[in-house]
Amino acid sequence: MARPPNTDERRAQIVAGLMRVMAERGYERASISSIAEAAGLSSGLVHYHFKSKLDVLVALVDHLAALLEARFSEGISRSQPTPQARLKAFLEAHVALGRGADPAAVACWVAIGAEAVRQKQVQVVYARVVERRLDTLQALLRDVLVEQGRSTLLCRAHAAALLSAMDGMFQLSVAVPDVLPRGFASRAVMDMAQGLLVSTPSSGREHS
Amino acid sequence: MARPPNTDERRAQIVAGLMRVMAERGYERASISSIAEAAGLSSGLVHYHFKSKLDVLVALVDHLAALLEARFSEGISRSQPTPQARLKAFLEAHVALGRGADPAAVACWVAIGAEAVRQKQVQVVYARVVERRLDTLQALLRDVLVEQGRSTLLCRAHAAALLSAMDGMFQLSVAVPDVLPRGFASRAVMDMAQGLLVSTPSSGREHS
Amino acid sequence: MARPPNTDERRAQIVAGLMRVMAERGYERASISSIAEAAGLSSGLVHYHFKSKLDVLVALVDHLAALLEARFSEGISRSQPTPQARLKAFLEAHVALGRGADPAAVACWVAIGAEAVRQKQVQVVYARVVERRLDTLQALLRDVLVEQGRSTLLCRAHAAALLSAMDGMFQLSVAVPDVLPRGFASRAVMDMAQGLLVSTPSSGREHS
Amino acid sequence: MARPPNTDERRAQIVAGLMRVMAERGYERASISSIAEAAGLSSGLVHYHFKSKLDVLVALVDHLAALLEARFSEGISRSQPTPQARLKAFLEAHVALGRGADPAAVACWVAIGAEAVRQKQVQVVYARVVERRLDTLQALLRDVLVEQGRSTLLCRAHAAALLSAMDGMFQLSVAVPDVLPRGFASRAVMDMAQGLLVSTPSSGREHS
DNA sequence: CATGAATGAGAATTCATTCAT
DNA sequence: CATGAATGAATTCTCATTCAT
Repeated sequence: MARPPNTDERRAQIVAGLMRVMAERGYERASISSIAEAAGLSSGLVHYHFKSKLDVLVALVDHLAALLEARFSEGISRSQPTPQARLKAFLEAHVALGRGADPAAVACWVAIGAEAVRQKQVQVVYARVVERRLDTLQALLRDVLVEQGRSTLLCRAHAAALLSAMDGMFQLSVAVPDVLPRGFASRAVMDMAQGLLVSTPSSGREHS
Repeated sequence: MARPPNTDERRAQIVAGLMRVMAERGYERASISSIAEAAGLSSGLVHYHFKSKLDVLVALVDHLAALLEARFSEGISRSQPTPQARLKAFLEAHVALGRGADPAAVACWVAIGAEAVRQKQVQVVYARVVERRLDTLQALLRDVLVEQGRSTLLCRAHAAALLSAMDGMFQLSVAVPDVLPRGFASRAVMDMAQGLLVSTPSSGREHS
Repeated sequence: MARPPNTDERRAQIVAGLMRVMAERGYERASISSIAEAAGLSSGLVHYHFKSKLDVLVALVDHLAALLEARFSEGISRSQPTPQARLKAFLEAHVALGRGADPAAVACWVAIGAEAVRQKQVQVVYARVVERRLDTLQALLRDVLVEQGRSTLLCRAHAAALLSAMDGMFQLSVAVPDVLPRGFASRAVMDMAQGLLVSTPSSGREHS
Repeated sequence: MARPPNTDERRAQIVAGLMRVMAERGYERASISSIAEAAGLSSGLVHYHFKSKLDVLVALVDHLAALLEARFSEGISRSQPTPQARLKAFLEAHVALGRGADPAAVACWVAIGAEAVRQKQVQVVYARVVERRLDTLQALLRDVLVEQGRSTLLCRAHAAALLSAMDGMFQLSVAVPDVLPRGFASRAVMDMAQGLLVSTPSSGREHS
């Protein structure tokens, strides 16, 4: 007789509301009532489902992380199973966010990166996502390096560099889209990855 | 008889105050009174010397732009006059900001990038700086490409990619410093640049 | 289940608060917190129910306009149905505001007139009210003139003159009550109206 | 050797500055620095020559009073010396302010009237001016009434009514110029004056 | 669960006034 | 006399959060 709880749905609505508002105003200027309005809900409800505004942001980070995750794994799984192809698929999937994808999601992701600098709680979840992407990318790079008989010593550094590059592309494409050449990202990322790979010396074992 | 103007000093003080506060709180949370406090001034004085808080931010962007500019040109002029060396010097000078340099300046720069997404006025000055850096980097890349007999068609794209990478490194190093491997940036940037260069086909002229 | 809206009451309370404060301090010096205090509410609530302080003023103008309207129409309907009597009733009702009536309302009306000079939004609503009163007065004058076989060409000018006179009386009675003779207004207005009427030439039709 | 004091000149400049600014912003929004700017002086100088902002306003009232005075007396002296003609000249000179004259002066006068409602000090000087005009007008009316053998009992009331009318015309012409018929004031005032005069019974003495 | 009123603590900004030079 | 920097209080407005209904 009791209504089935719709908490999950409501939370998702609210998170979506924050995403929309935050994409165009940033976190600080995304007021609770504007979030509620964007979600089609009353403002009081936001605090019923979330302890605080920061909590909504954390939930949004989780949500976006899942989105990214889904996107990447999809990209990878669809590709041929050679290490090179998998790496390429991963990078493409990433960079594609800047192209097709949800521009709001990208704008939010950039805003979250900025927020992570100051908000401890955001930093924690953001760091977790970054770490995860780093791990994935590192593993892909390692596979390629191993196949090419190269040292894997630097592959975390390489992963960090590529990730930085891609996030930097997001940031600039959102902040100053008119200044950048159209569609430069995709090819450039691949070339930069190649540069990192070929600069890696062959592993000691290979010599034997 | 009249009191001598000291506006320039005061403005500089206030801008420095914003830089300090903004580095650890971001723009929105840098209240006028916190800026004034950091500058050792009364809050009313901030609005005596600046029309608005946004105006202080714009002044800060200008200030940081000059800092960056100085840094880069210094790096370039000190280096050997081969194109490769000049490019290297430029990239090193950039990345070095993440290392030695003023950490507050880097944190501010990242925050400004985030602010540029929403504040038109900030975007304008930020875009100007980005464009300038892009031009410089493009010119350096072009020299190298020309020397190597390669096409210069993509050199703006390459410049954009490298700039994105470096700004992304700033961003991540500020947001999640513990997740990244130490000192990965310097070498990775060089390798990525190399990757971009070698991927460039030789120019038509070379064939003649 | 939901909390019932009480916006209308609150808005009315706030408008009443502004009226009280404004009557003795004017608009500029009627601070939001003084309005809230006069209304027995918290200051934040004022901005919950009104977008801005100016909005409260506009609401007050509407409120006073309705008050005036009610007063005039009441005065007219109660009177005998001869044109002369109706005109007299209208003028009396107007001038009576300066006597009995709500002195706060008169003081506010004067302040609003002053505010209308600079605030576009106030001017718009104020002009609407003035126009309405002008129309009513003009119609009344016309009836009298027609009955007397006089030209109606100037009756808008006459209406404007009488309205000016009455508003001027309000203004002076509020600003310098001690300088004016007591109760001069009522009779003088009638005499002035008479002067305007008798100065009007007979209409062409009368000649036929 | 000492410079001749230029206090009077400076004070006049500052008062003129207030007049200009106040005409379009009102008193409250006429900041000291805007007044100084309009006067082409530094803001500090205002407080050197005036104790407070209110003091400047009082000086402005005096200034405008003198202007009005000059205008009226000029109008009267130029006219034929019949009482009727003198009265007409006075009224014309007054109403002309709304036409030719300095629109800023009229706007200021209206603003001063509004300010007189709340500021004791302004009220005092404003009342003085009103009283003076009232006296003059009363005397003119009396002359006409005496000549016509009418009672002079009501002539202060008549003066008050005509003054109210004229100030009301100023107020409305400044606040809602578009709503009023063009140039209605001049003739209407004369007609209203006539209405007041003819309504006055003949004096007892005449009967003898 | 849901609504939306209510609070109160800041936030940016303005400004009369003072004062060092 | 004159300048313009400096102060600090006051003002409008925003907003996360709480809570009565």
